[in-house]
Amino acid sequence: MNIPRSFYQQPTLDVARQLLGKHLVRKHGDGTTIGRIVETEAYIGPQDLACHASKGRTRRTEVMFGPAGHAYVYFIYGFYHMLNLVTEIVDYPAAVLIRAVEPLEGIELMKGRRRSDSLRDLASGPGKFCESFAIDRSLNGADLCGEVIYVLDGGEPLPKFSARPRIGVDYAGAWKKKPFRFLVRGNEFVSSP
DNA sequence: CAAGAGATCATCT
DNA sequence: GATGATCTCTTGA
Repeated sequence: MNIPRSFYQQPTLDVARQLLGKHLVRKHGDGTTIGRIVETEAYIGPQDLACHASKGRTRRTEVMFGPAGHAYVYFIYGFYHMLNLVTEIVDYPAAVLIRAVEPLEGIELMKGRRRSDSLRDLASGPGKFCESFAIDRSLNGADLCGEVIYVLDGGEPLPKFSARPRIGVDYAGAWKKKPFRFLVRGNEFVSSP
């Protein structure tokens, strides 16, 4: 049920695609929240200029250089957290950003945290998703093969999806056009079509 | 609706 | 001292 570490050790683009449709579980003292992953982005390694680790190994990117199947969480723009799932082998820095989920369980909890009643506004973007799921830097480095945050494989078929350029990476030169953003086709909970 | 500005802070030079 | 894997609100048509 809980996805094994070997899943995350695969090539990052494969992981990003195969995560679509799977369920992400976050357990917290206030309760459990679960969402169906509908949008991801791949940051595929040191040569990828959109990947934080392309600028070298630093305190912030350290987790991406570690073993697959751990959470890389960082704080951005003074407001928002982003959740990534570390992929590939040790010393190869790559990860998948979770950009949007479809709320499944713990919806009242999400509404309270987001201070919003709109189902579609709860997790349709990486910052919103982290707020709904109470994800912050205390989860940086957390093991995804643990009890606190993990992905379930319920054996669902891979949904039909589209590939698009990644969002917010204008600085990445030739890499900004690469279609490394994946989203479930026709799903209303993605961040943008 | 589309476009723009502003909010605000950890991280790295 | 600059900047960013964002979001929300405001403006104007």
